[in-house]
Amino acid sequence: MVRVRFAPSPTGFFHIGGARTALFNWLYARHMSGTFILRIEDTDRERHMEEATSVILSGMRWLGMDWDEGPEVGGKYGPYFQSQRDDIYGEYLEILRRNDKVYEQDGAIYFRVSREPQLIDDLIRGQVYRVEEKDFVIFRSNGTPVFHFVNVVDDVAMEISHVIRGEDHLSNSSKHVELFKAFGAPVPKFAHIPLILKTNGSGKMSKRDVGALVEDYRKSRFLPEALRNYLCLLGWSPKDDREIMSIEEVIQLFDLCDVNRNNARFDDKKLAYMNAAYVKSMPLERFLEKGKDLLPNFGGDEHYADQVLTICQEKLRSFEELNHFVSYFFDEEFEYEERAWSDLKKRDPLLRISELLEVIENMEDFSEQGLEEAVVKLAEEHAVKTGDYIHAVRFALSGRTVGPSFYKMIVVMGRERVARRLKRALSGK
RNA sequence: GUCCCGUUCGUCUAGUCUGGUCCAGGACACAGGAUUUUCAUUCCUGCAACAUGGGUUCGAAUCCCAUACGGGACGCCA
Repeated sequence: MVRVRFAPSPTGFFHIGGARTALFNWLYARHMSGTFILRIEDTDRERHMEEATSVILSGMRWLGMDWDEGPEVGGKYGPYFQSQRDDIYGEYLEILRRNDKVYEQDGAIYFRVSREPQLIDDLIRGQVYRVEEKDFVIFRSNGTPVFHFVNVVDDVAMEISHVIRGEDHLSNSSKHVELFKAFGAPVPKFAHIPLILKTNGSGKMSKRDVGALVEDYRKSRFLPEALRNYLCLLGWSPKDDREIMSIEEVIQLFDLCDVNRNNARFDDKKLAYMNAAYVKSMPLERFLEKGKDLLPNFGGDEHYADQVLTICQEKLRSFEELNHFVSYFFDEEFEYEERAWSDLKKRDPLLRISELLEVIENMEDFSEQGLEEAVVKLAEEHAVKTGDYIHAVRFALSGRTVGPSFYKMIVVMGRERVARRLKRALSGK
């Protein structure tokens, strides 16, 4: 029976590297129909913060990772906060005392290491041997247990079968194997996954790096499934050319032996590309729902907002830019981009606007197709390009040169609003 | 410094275990082009890598060794 755990320390942040570690644990548990446990390693009480845990819990949920045992869901191996497991740590310390594996020095309790090579049986790296040279502290002089001790005790007590964690822990594993043996407990399989390196510069990604926190992506309106998909592919691949994958597909294919051994550099451009792919392909209904959540002033006209969003989905790369992308649909006081105007004004824009305005006001077939035909006809009559009408009129209607399909935009805005804006442009600019 | 892990296009990776099908495939990025409504989208094309040196072999990206480089760990942090 596979039992894996993600064991973060509540620091107030949810690091992208931690999220990937959690994800690989979760994927492996789901792939093997095992149990995924969330355990909060809050032994360092000086740094512990109340809300710090909820940052992790909500980040996990946002990314779509559920846990079978842990905070808020419970489980028969609890409690799942290390700060509440003192009795258990005391019992395990007694085991070591009885077997004469520990001694006291300067008020701290040290564990005696064997100085024999320890086998770290790693599903990703193979069989790694390492000698632990020095005895190490397992209880501080203030009486609190340290990471190495509680981590192993809980893995034993919670019957963890596979320890999946970052490669930065590989050197710690010789300490941990010594402890497992000292408790007379079976040593779990290990899987040390590669680290995520900074986008620029050297070293692993740290909390201070731009884009290092899951919260950052959430605030920037990334789609969680896009970030999750990208993270899956950092150190793992389905071995064919698939990249955009449903989580069900990934669960089905994921295995620890297919995880890479070398570290990966985080590439925000590829993440942005994936996010755009998810935005464009998400079901319209969900797109509309999410879009309206992010539009502060669509004025209560839900039908109009739906239509605006519908024609914008194919052009949008991220929800972060949504408001800027569509604001002029709802706001009559939109700004004109001066730079765009200077390019336009050489091509008689006011003349084009007035010509198309006249047609729009009088046309019978006010539809995409009708408009397109009208513009083509006008362009032929005046021996200019259709683009001359489109550029000038789009600018008059939106103040921009970028936007959704021109004809769709006019239909959605409606004849009345379009005429009003065009007249205003003719009298103003 | 000591110990551990790693090294395929700028980046993420496939191929390495089971050597020949790889003058190395895909994606992002970048550059050009086509469609379109300028931008964007979409499509096409291009650019670009087996760290180096030895060895084993008829044959090595794939196996072995060394070197170099990168990463990590060496806390009464986790």
